Amino acid sequence: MSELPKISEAEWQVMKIIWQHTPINTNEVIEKLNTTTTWSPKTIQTLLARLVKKGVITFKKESRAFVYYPAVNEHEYLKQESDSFINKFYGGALNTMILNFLQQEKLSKDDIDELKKILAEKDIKGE
Amino acid sequence: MSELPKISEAEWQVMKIIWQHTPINTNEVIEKLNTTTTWSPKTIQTLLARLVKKGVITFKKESRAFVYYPAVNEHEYLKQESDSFINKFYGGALNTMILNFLQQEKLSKDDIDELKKILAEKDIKGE
DNA sequence: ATACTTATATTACAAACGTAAGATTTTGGA
DNA sequence: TCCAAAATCTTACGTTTGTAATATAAGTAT
Repeated sequence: MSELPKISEAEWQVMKIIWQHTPINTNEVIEKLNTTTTWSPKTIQTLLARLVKKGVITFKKESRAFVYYPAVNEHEYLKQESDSFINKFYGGALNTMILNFLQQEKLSKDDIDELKKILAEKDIKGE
Repeated sequence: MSELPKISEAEWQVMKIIWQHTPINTNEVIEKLNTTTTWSPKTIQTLLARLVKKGVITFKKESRAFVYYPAVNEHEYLKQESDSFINKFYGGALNTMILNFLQQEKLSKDDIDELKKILAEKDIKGE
């Protein structure tokens, strides 16, 4: 339950790939990221190295190449980040955030309908 | 409608004070932040200067002292930060986030009820 | 065995950030 | 008017981040 190391914006992109596709080697990570970023392979290798150093991924040598594994849990990370985000920007209240979204016209009719459905279902299960 | 400059973690703390208490002078900012941080007055002055440089606050000389005003809208900023947060962690979908929160039992019955009310009201106004 | 290819390791470098200290300019009071 | 206090302005310095380039080591094909 100790503190999870901070993962930067760019590093997070890499983490997502690793969580999704582990075990995955350097070239595969590079390949996946090529569809969503314009980063050079060198940059991606740097990011991988930094994630290893931060202790959030590990690797095994597969002959010459490295194969990576996450060392931290994605959901745990999401929870921590979400909590700290909502705290920082909305004083800890998710509802305040949603209100702001509604006021800023960030939600479509469909979004709202879906949200209602989600909440309604929760209600049933919540009983 | 152009891009709002990035406000760092520490700077955001200062912005919150300014939004809440504008017009407010340096010493008052320092005083308020003393209750929530351990930053030295010098640090806070640096942060204020950076915010001015970024163009997110302005100031007027009130005799010897500076009095600050926000130059950007808080709600707009919240929206930008929220967008980038949701993008980074939830693939851009607020509903995914809320689902996650529900699954993590992060929302109380009251929260949910309030949310429903918020959504229902929006519906009416949305017409 | 040796050169070529390809992976990893080392080094780089500027901008942003956290966190101030020191220098300088005002100004209110003696 | 001159000084001490207070405010702003200038400078600092280590870390993190984005974004790689260069150097080295290790398989691979000949």
